[in-house]
Amino acid sequence: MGIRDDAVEIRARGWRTLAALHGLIDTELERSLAREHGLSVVEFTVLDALSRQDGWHMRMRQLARAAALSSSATTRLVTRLEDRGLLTRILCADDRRGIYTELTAAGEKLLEAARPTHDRVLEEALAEAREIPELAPLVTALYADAPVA
Amino acid sequence: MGIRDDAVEIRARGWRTLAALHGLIDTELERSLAREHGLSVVEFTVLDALSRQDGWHMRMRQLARAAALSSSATTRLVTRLEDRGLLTRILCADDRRGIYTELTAAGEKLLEAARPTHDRVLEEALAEAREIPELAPLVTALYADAPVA
DNA sequence: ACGTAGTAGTTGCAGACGCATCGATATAGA
DNA sequence: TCTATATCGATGCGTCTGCAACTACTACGT
Repeated sequence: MGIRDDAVEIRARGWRTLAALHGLIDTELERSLAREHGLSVVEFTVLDALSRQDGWHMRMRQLARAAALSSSATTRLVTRLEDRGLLTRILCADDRRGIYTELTAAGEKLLEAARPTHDRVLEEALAEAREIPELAPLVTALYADAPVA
Repeated sequence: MGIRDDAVEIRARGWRTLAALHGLIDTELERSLAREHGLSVVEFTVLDALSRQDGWHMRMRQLARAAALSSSATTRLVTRLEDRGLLTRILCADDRRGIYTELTAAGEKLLEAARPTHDRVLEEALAEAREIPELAPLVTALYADAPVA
């Protein structure tokens, strides 16, 4: 025991806090987005990531990174969203292995409809987390990390 | 747009950062724990939560909260670990609906064997995250939240 | 005592995930 | 040029998950 073990314990505690906060937010978002818009959190995340590229497209692998998903899961996720007409696959000419994905008008529309739900639930979840002593400091840190407007 | 929208955007950005960091750590832990000890992250989390109760037991619902899992997933998770002889179910007398779970000797042994892997990978993942500009501040905040020794 | 909620845990079911593998394309070296 | 290696995305397979429905039990109001 000593300084070395303290560091290990601090990391473990931090990770537990992070996981707990993530789980809380993720669960509530999952329920609300599913109920109100038929979207899962990863699906929303992908649509949101695409929209933030603003007119540009993303490759499957970038999408996988953005959503912290395996490439196989990404394939199927994109297929699901494509089947629903929310995005399109575009073969790219310069690298014929690559596949770009792009939001459709319907995709943008659904995303904009879901965003208020997302933002509201996120706010509620963070407020709820702030009431839990173990999570409160991390919530505060989350706000503080943003550039001061 | 204005102050109100800024708050929304700050929250969204914070959540994306949190999710990204969680995904990074979770993925690496998952791979290492599975490969070296045949444990998933939630399984490790449950064993760890039980051990930190130190001789005491936890009810299914507490376990579900600790692991951010649904009660059905918890049932099956406990069944898996019980089948492997890592913990035991104990019917409790005062509330006959309740079921306590308790680590077995084998469970404690596996947990102690897995802990070094867990701690090492966690340290590596955090170090890796620190190299990513978007994640670095949150990593720092994670350490700062701990009580100063 | 009794019926009504409310809570704890389990199970059927359908959906989503990761790993390993594979075909197709790109890149580098002899 | 031709082969070796690496990368990109898709697919088979087994596993895990949440929701909804169910049983068993407790607690409350009359």
